[in-house]
Amino acid sequence: MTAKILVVEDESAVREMISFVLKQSDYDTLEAEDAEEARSLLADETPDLVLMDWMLPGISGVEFTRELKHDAVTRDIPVIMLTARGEEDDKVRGLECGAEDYVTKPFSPRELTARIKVILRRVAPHATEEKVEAGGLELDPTSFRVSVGAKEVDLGPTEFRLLHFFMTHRDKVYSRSRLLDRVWGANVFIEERTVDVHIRRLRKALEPYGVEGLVQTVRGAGYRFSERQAAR
Amino acid sequence: MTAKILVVEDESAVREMISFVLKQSDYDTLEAEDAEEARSLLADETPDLVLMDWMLPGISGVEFTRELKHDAVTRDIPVIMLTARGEEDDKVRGLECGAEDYVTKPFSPRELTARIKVILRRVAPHATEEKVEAGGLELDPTSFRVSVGAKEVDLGPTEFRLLHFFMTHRDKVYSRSRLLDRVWGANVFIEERTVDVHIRRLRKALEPYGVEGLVQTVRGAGYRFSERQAAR
DNA sequence: AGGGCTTGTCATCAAATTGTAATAGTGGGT
DNA sequence: ACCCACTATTACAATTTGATGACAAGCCCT
Repeated sequence: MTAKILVVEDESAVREMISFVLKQSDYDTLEAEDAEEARSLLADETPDLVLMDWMLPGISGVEFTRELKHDAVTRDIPVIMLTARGEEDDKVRGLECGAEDYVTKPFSPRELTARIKVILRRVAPHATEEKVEAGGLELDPTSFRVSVGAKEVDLGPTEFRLLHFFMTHRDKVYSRSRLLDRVWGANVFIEERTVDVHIRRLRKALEPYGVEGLVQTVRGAGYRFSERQAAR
Repeated sequence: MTAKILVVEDESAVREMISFVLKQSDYDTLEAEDAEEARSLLADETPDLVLMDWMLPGISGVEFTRELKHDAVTRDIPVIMLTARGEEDDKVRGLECGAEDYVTKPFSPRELTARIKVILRRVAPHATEEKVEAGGLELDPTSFRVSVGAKEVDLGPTEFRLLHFFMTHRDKVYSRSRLLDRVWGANVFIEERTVDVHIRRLRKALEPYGVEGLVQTVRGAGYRFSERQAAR
């Protein structure tokens, strides 16, 4: 279970865009197009954070935030305000109403997730994620453990993330550059060849457990995780 | 083969957002903040599609698109214009300058990728991620696998690309020079005879699987991929 | 500060791939 | 049957690409 984020934004295109970014960054999302819809969602669900558009039809984002901050049930949910550029003077008012941060539209995915991360780390202790199983391997993101049957596999952090990514994206070839993006994080300045080394480390770590051939090389293209043995 | 998309947009936040969405949707991206940067990228790379902001500093997106459409090298690269809302009247002008489509900002990831998919399928079917099937062969660009029934075929990178191209462009004869352009990439200086060799390698690789006669020679014209047996 | 890990980078080795040239083979027209 | 243009096939050397082991810098914990 990852952190759940409620997106309150009236423009559907923008809402979907935000939701998309959050989902790719492993957050669960809830969407509402106005305060009313948001209220009804909040009746059954408790998000870990709210992204609130400044301008909303009916009750404005500011007022709604104030409302949330008055209710004992929702008071502790952090709110990030989304403001359009030019409304920046209003940021003071935004924070006054109780929001923990604000982000100016348009924003880059990096910016958005960075803010969210900071706030979540401060407020919500990290949530759990689903176990994955493939090719005799079992990986538990919560406890950072990988096992083959009863035996536990010893992996470094990077190898763990790499394996996790592979196990959740099977049968598909990823180029080194894409792996760097997805496993190391976008905009990192790392040699592509470094990926080879971590692949090697991962393979080496798995070797003693008789689960070989899962991490496959596709010459000229990249690497692939698959239970099917590769031709060759 | 994943398609490569060039994003020309001056606002970095928007550019990153678009690029992020595209990458998550398994496209490769190139980014340029103005026409000049785009030009220099186009000097050594050939994207499969261009996303062009309407407003650009210096040369506008419209003018730049027109420029691309005048150059024989870039003429065939499809362009999608990004227009801000309210500039919609301009869409006619946008299409007039040679763009194949336009998308209004703000847009949802779904909308953007849908448009791209439609255009790519039309213009560059081999740049899509879709599985292809023909003549008993099955090729999956995603996992880089080719199989006949349950048996997997082992192909080198070039043979894979060649086969992929053929399977997505059936029943049509391509001259060696055209194949070089489409499969090896424009502006490569390679002997035409080299194509023969790769055709040979491809045929040889397929031979053991009883799927012969798919890659056909058309004397004096080039090669063709077809399920129908050649006359002879 | 020191020890144990982890991580990114390199240098080197092995293997696969690729372009070219040389040679053999084909088909079709005369 | 013969020739010519065009294609097939083979061999090969250069180049690319991936695997691997070693290493030093950075971290964290004590």
